[in-house]
Amino acid sequence: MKIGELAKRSGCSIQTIRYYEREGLLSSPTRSGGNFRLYDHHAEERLMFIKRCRSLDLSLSEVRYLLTLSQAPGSRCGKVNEMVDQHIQQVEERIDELQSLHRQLHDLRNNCSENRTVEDCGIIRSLAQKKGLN
Amino acid sequence: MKIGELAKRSGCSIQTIRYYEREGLLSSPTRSGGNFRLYDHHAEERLMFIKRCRSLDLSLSEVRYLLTLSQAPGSRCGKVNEMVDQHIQQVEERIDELQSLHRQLHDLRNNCSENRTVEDCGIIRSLAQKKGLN
DNA sequence: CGTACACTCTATAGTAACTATAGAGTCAAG
DNA sequence: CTTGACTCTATAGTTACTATAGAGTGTACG
Repeated sequence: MKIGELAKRSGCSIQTIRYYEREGLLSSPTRSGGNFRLYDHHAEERLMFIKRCRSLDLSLSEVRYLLTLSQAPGSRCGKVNEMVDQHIQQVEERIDELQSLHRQLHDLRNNCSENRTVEDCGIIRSLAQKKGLN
Repeated sequence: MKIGELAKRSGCSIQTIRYYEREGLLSSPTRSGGNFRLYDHHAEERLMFIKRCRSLDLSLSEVRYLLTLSQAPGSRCGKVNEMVDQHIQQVEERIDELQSLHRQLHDLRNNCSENRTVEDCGIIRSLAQKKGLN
């Protein structure tokens, strides 16, 4: 199949597929007489692997690593577990950060409930003050 | 004061300060005979305003907008409230996304607890499967 | 006076993971 | 033989910085 069909089937954009190829995540496919990329089922599976990893927010270099590992028969998967554990921790940290941010934004929002002039707006005032919130 | 001192006092890097100037968030300061930037207290306050906004994850264009508004005397602050409300909603959505991601990563991690070979690793298998988790 | 050193200047490139565009070529149907 | 849908490469843009090169400034010390 040509790149357009692969894009439709996978839900990735054509540019993204070409980008993954440039980045070495997908190998260069065979080409038609007119220099069009031709993909097989195997390429589609690999692309879907990448897509699932991306939907879990793994970085492309993490994905590259997983692809390499999964194609080295007999290698141990301890590193895979480590990577996932580390990733889980990062997500937890980010959630904590965002929750703190959420509280701060709420506090900020409580400083102005009406449509005042900016001179009187508690939000602008808080942002302008040396020791606003916290 | 020169840019180095402003950087130290504000906690922003020198490059960041120059970047904010290029982006029009800070106005061009006066220059010394040797072409060094010279800042006053006013510039420092403006920089701190930007910094506080950034710590709340407001984008630079949102900050630019707030700065413009806060310097237009008599203008109404309804837009400020709107912006903050919208921002709060975005943060809430991102938290939800991350929590769902967190559950998925935990499920994934449960597929492999040992140091197996990658052929047997449940994590790799899940990622390779058409309908792995969800 | 010279020089070493800390500081500053501009311009440019790199980061992550794409997205968008221009300008050209391919291919099938009418 | 031309129209239209598709594809190709190469390049620039996105966000908010960060890092670098190569040059100039300013001051303290010998």
